[in-house]
Amino acid sequence: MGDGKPATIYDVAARAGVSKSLVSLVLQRSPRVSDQRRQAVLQAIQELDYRPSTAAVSLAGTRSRTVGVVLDDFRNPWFVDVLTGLREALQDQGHRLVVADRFLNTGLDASPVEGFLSMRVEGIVIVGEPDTDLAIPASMPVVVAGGRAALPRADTVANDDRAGGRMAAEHLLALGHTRIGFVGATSAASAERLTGLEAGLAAATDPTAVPGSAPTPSVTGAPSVATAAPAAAPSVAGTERTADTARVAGAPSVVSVVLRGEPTEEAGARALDELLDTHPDVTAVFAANDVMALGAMSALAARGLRVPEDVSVMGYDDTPLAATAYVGLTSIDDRSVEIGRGAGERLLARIADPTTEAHETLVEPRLVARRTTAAR
Amino acid sequence: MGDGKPATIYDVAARAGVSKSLVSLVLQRSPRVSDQRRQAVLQAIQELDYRPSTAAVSLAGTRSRTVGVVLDDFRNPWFVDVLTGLREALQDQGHRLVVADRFLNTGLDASPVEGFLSMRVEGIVIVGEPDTDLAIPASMPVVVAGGRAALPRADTVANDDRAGGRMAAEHLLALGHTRIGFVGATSAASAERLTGLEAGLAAATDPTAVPGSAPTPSVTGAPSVATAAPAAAPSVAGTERTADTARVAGAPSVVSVVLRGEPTEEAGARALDELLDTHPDVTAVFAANDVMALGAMSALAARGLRVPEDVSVMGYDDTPLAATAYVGLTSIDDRSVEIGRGAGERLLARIADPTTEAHETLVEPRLVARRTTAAR
DNA sequence: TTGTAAGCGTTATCAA
DNA sequence: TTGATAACGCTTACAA
Repeated sequence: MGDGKPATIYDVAARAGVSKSLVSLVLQRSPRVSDQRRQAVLQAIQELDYRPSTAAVSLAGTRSRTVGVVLDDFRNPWFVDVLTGLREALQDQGHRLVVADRFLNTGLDASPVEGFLSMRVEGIVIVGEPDTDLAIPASMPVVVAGGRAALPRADTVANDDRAGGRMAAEHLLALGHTRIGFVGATSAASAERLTGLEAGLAAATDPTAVPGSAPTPSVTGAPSVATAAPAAAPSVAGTERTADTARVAGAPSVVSVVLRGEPTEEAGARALDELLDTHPDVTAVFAANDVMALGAMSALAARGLRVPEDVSVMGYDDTPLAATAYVGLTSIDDRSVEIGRGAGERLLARIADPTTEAHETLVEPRLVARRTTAAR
Repeated sequence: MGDGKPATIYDVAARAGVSKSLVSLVLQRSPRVSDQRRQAVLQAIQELDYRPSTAAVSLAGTRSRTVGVVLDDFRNPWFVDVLTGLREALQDQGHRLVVADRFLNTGLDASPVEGFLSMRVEGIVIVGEPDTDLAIPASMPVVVAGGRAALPRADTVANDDRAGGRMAAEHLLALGHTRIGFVGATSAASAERLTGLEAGLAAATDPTAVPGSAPTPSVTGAPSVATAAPAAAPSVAGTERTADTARVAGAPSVVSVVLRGEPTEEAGARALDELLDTHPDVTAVFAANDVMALGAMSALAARGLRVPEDVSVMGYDDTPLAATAYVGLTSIDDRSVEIGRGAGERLLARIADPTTEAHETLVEPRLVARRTTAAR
């Protein structure tokens, strides 16, 4: 097919011997077009390799049929799955997805959101923790997928971190572990996961203490502080540790080391060292995420401790890293595809009726047992 | 800021007390505007939270100032770096980047390229191996970044896999290894890397055999078959092995196991087993990529062999996986940022002058030594 | 330096 | 069931 300037609707109309309006109707699959004309138009389209200009369509039309997806970082392993879910919910409804990370078009736009507003998207999905200064107009439908810090008038669909923490507790208890370490950082997710872990242990000790494993209905943004049995005297001075739950003799107990800062591999290693320095009898470690778990495993190896023979380790997020046979990390799958699908459906609802109240949805995670956890 | 319908250029013009053309001039940073008017316009823009509609801009304007980036898979770890390079080259020149993977808008468009054509992008970057049936009009500027299978009239910017293979050879030789195994799959990249490895060893044996380490100027798409000293009789029957270079007693030698299929972790493990079953005296393994290297490491661990004490292992691509402290894999960095930047610059040149001849650029890789390789 | 007016390629509203 | 014709929001000659 040769190719100078792209064909326009005029070219198609001329070739098919009809008016532009008729071509437009065919394009929109209107049933009020005679089969004869339709065929002629379709053929002309084919022959001219015609493609409607999205610019013209969204300028002239009433809707852009486009939604913008803001990723915090393309490096985030789970965004791919969220995207898959979003596609399932949105694409099939005829919406075009446009993806940008925080830096994609800086220089042209102040933020990805700026760019989306210029495109007149019909809605925006924020994947991950939203920047606080995103400046989205009140009238723009927004949903946060996978983040906890809810934006003012936005729906939220996120993993139930607390439930995940409980699952970790149940898994480790079932394997016979009673002295469990937690290794985390200062994020809401980390805090929730720890809370869940503690709740799970408490439930095992005193079945009446915690209702059950139903998803926690309310999720507050405030990081929850570890609450537990009589606190042991802080034994390590000058560290960044912020929480340390002591154990009651005999009962299952959790010792937590929560470092200030990002949940990196290096932080995981440091936290583990601190954990074992103060509590050498820990037999299982639950890390706030897979990357920290990896750090913990490095630190264990450095100490000559084997995983899982000497110490069991588990992470959170079920990243590709964890899934490799080489690492084989037991982890909690946060069901990112589900989160994406849920977010897409919520956005659709909000586009249809922007006045619907903000809604928070928690997606139940799932434990994936691999090689790094074993019976005690 | 309240917000009904987004403000238009008319609103701005009215509020500033000028004509729309004047506003347009200000938007385009024309110097032929009085400071007084400019201020008035700028202020009106501010107050109305005005944002030009990209649809209208690209409809009315002569150029869309947009380039489309086709990713083969969002999961590919190096695309992020390629994107960074592309940004550096394109964004700063005022081009908007639109990213899609192979499936992003299927259902609406037949392929991501379709979507880009509808948007009237000025150029397209294919990251990774291009689908053969992409159907891009001849007049559309295209460059392939990181892929080898050159499209008809497209520039290509890719890693110099052969040079990377040579670097691996030099690294392992320097560490005292002389019996080297290669673990690969059926891809052009894998073949080139093996060829480089062999060339590197040959150069060490007979310095006159290979010119040096300058980037190979010509890259053919055809997978090169291992060529070397007198071939040993294939010792393993019924396997998928396709190449097996024998060694000359005394001289450095390479034994290669190339499995048919994808270069997965599992393939890496299988290939390593086959390698050691037939050649137990290998002391170093070079894998076609990091994922296969990981598989090889798993298989080594299963055999009770330590890395790097018993066997050194290295990969290719320098993925985040390799960079974790836990894995610490020696790898070849393919300099994806450079590749992206180069691709962006080429695309710019081709947009400026579409008649320029197709050009192939090879980017010199870089070795990153970590824990998995050690002196013999 | 500023304004007027004619497109750009569609959709949408009316008539026919 | 079809066809004119007026938007849509902007750029771009061309005039003033």
